Amino acid sequence: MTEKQENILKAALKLFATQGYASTSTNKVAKEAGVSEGLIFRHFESKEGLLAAILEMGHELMKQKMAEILITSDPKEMLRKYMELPFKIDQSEYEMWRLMYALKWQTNGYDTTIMEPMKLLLKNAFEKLEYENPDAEVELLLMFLDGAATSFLLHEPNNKQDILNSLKLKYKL
Amino acid sequence: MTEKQENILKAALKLFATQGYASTSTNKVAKEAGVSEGLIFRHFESKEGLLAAILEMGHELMKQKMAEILITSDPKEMLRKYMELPFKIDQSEYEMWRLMYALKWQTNGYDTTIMEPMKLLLKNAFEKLEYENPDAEVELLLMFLDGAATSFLLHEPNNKQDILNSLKLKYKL
Amino acid sequence: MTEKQENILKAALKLFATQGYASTSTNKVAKEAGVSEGLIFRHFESKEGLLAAILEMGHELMKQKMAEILITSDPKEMLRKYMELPFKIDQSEYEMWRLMYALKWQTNGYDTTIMEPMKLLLKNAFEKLEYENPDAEVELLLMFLDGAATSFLLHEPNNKQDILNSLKLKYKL
Amino acid sequence: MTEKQENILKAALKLFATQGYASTSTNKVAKEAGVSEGLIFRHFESKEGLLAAILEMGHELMKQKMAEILITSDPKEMLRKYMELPFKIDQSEYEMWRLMYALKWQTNGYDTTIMEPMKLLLKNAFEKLEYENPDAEVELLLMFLDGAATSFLLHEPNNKQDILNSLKLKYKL
DNA sequence: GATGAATGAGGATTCATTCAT
DNA sequence: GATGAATGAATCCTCATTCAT
Repeated sequence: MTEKQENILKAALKLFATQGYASTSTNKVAKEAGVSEGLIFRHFESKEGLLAAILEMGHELMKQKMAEILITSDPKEMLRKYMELPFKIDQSEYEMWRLMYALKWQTNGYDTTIMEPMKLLLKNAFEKLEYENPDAEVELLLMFLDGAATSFLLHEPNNKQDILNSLKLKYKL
Repeated sequence: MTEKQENILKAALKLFATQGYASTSTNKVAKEAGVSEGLIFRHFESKEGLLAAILEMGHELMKQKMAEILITSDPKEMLRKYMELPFKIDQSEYEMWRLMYALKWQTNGYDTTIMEPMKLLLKNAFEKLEYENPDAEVELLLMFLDGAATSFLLHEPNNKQDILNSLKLKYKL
Repeated sequence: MTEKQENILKAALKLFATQGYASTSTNKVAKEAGVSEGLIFRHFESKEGLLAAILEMGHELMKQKMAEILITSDPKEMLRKYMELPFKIDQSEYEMWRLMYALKWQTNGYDTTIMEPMKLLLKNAFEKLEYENPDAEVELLLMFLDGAATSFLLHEPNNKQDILNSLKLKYKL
Repeated sequence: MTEKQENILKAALKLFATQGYASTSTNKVAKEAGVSEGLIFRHFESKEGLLAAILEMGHELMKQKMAEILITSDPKEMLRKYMELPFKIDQSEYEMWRLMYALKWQTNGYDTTIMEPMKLLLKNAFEKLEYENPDAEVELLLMFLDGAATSFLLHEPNNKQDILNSLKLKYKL
């Protein structure tokens, strides 16, 4: 991966995340990256190819986050770690998450299979904790966290810690 | 409002909701509406004007939903009603909600002020129920409902009822 | 001629004169005239028809100016009167002259035949005054006056009177 | 400057000069130049930018004409040279002059500052020749030359030489 | 690897004009 | 006489993509 290639990816991530994929022209990306427009196509074949390359990185990021949770065996500890995820999105990952969440609303934007293994682990945790309806609990938790991520990516409230505490209370953590 | 004007609004709502605002050309809208492209601009001035007209309807819808909750005085009853909102999105409103949620991710997409009165009411309800941190509780609930709406608008799970029950349990409703 | 018809003519004259015929849409004319766009076509058939109606008025104006000179028999007096024409363009005629001069540059913009009788009279005057080459003198004088009109219509200098005097001197008037 | 770029400039000059700027579509220019329409915008940014590029060349032409007069010190010689300008407009410059004169009638069409140095020189010449009102004489001469240029650009009379002689006589040249 | 010229299809928008009322 | 809805062609301009260098 050459330097210019990285510049293109960074520029595209930034612009796709802030202005949207459809509204970002390859021309804009090239200018932001300080690169000729043709080079984008040499490296990534098409605008879609460029997006795919970025999403590839995004999926790596997701897998890495999950891996950190996977190693936990204690169910309470696992839930706790999982809940904390959206509350500590790092500045450096911000654009990537924003892009991935925005793309959910695009047709073909979101690959649901990537979350399946995580769902299984969570279900297992809820079962160990003897929740009545583990499947529903998994869905509910995912919704909470999607809502939290959405909120933080869009307006960044000032009482994150309080919110996290309120959430943990509901799960007696 | 002539019939063709309504056709344009319907067609635009459908296409904006499913394909995205930026990816939907006015040409597509005109064809879907069975109308000349020029007519869109005569009635709505610009593509943005067309979107604004649709969102105006969306805000009406939101206000109406809130009004239904506003009349409730019992705090538990209010929370219950509020929570149920995303669980009973009607087929006829589906596209409108999808559009509004998708637009949140667009710059200038979302007007936060519209939720402020609702927040005040919820805070009051949590205070009456003697929750420790009402502000955080409001944010948390809003987040959850955003997550729920997102989930239902994007994949429509089959165990909605179980999820709602699990949620109510957490608030002892 | 109804009032609305006059409004249309006035509005069109103003806009054609200031913004150019091609750059003025019938929509703009209708708005300026406070009239529906369709009415323009009912009365004048087409945008070109509207222009023709205005130019008709312009030709009347020209003929009237010429008639004032025609009645003069003394050649010096005639030249003097003729020279003074562009120096005393009235505010009320300003737009009309501007339009007619601007249209010269448009293809088919200018009807040269309208000046022919005037040319004959001027030639006759120069002959009586025993100028060596009356034909050339006519052309020269017309150029002077076209140049003067152009100048006054475009920037209105402050020393008009001096300029007129200098001009008269050259013809010993 | 590539060959296609020059083709665009030539085509645009021709069409703008003959049909007018507003009435010439970029589509027509592209076809006349044998070029894709998009290329116009890649090279000149906008239709206005294309016009500006052409006018830039026009201003060069004007400056060059003036420079030829500037080197003359004898006042009579200078006036003579200046007067002859419109009488010897070269075929190759014809379109450019036509365009520049036509644009005077457009808003923002004409930059008057470009003539200021020339005016100063002419005033100086008239002063040396002890004309009574040099300022007025300058204006008068400019007007005449504008009128002459207009005439030659629009109908090209056949007795140019006679006209020039008549003019010189009036200035005792 | 990298550029910049070049393209053709499609973008939103404006235009003169028609027609039912 | 007068309106305003409606149209389809044309407007300027942008787009993703290709290609010679």
